[in-house]
Amino acid sequence: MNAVRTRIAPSPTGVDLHIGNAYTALINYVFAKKHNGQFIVRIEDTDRTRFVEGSEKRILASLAWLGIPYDEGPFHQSERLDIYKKCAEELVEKGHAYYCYCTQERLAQMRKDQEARHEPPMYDGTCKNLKSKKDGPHVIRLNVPETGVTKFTDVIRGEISFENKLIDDQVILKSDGYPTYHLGVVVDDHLMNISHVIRGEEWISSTPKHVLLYQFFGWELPIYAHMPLLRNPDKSKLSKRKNPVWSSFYREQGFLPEAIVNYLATLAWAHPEGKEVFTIEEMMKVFDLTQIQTTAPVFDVDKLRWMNGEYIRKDSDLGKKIFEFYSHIYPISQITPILPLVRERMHTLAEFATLAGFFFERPHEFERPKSAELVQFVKSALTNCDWNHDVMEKAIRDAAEKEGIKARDVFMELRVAVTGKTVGPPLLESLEILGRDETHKRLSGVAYA
RNA sequence: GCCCCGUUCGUCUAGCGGCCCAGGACAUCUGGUUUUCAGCCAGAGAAUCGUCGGUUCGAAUCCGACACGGGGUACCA
Repeated sequence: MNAVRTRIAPSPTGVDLHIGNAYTALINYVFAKKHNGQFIVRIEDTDRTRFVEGSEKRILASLAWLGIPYDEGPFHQSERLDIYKKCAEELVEKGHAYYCYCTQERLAQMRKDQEARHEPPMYDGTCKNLKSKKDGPHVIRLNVPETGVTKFTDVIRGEISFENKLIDDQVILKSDGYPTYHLGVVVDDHLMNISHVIRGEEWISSTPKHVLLYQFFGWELPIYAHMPLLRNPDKSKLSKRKNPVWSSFYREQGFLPEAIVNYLATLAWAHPEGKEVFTIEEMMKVFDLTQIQTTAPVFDVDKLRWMNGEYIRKDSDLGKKIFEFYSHIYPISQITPILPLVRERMHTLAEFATLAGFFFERPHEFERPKSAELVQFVKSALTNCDWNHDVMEKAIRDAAEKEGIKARDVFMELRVAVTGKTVGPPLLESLEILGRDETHKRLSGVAYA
């Protein structure tokens, strides 16, 4: 196999790296690295109307956060306009493209009429046979042959073919001088020596246009692999209206990048040994592009949460991550002793606050009404005992037995009085960390200072 | 409408002609451990392999039709 070079080509039109793009980035990266190749990032910023300031910066930051580094880039299509123009013009000279002066209003009307007549919306060819160039705004359209078939082989789907007569004379260079995706992607993939185009399924329909472009230029076709699209639980294409789609959202929710990457890896692909939890390096060893499933998977946040819990439980640097996640509001020295009590209860970093918040702040409200008698009872049971959880437990159990009270009820009373909640980390171990003074203050109902 | 892609438990998947009256994971439920919740352990339910027809001694696996789902159909990517 020739040198493997893959790429992702995000457009800076959203708030951040779309999770679907993270998915294709992962596959492109892993595939390239498995074959000792390069992974490239190219920013396709050719749509000036949808351009979002700061989007690129966040996309790159998310890639870095996910642990998907690139070897070259980021390249920008907006800086390569002269190249596309030259290429488009070359096609015009060869007769494989033509100038079109139709206004957008006319085209819109044309499509409307076609729709009314139940015809497929396609360019009607008005400018196709214009003899001479005119002044004024124009675009360049691809001159698609009227007969024949254009086909290509997709590594994960096999041969796919389209009838030329159904392929539209796509605009390849816009009137503002920017290329459309179709021209840009073909020119750049060729110039950047991309060997494998691994992208989302939504591109299958436009691939014949790309294939035609390669043929017209006389360039060698890359190998195509169209990944299944990630879907919402209702099976539609993963979208921000129905699901959180930005990488930053998952970061803010306290998901670990390793868990996200691991989870994404299990979509449409399965570890040959049936493993569910594995690192990106392990994946590289056994990854096989041709084993990608063709069915579009549903993005299941529940399974992601489980995966995240797996990573949290074995994370040797969890305290630091919590410290950073909460922007240093909890001192690392106080986080560390709490860790063993909360680690296996957390699915996301964000759950640290709900589980351990009481260590840092006295409860303002209580999940169930307190019993003054029981609080008094447990308070005195703990008054003179060593501040060690085993000793405390024995003291409480002994006292409860003596009074004929159920220890269980006493523990719950104590828990609510000190933490405000009915569920949480192991009680007495927590109190040991909280300290005798603070515990007694809370049992005495000392107001928040 | 037209074109293209797809269809195995609720979800992610294993399976690539006999090992499958379909295996694993998440989720769900039950029991155990237990001061709560998790975690861990044990177990359960959950897929007539979209439907119908064909090929074959034999089909989830190959072929066809249909149904359903998705994507595309822009001077958006």
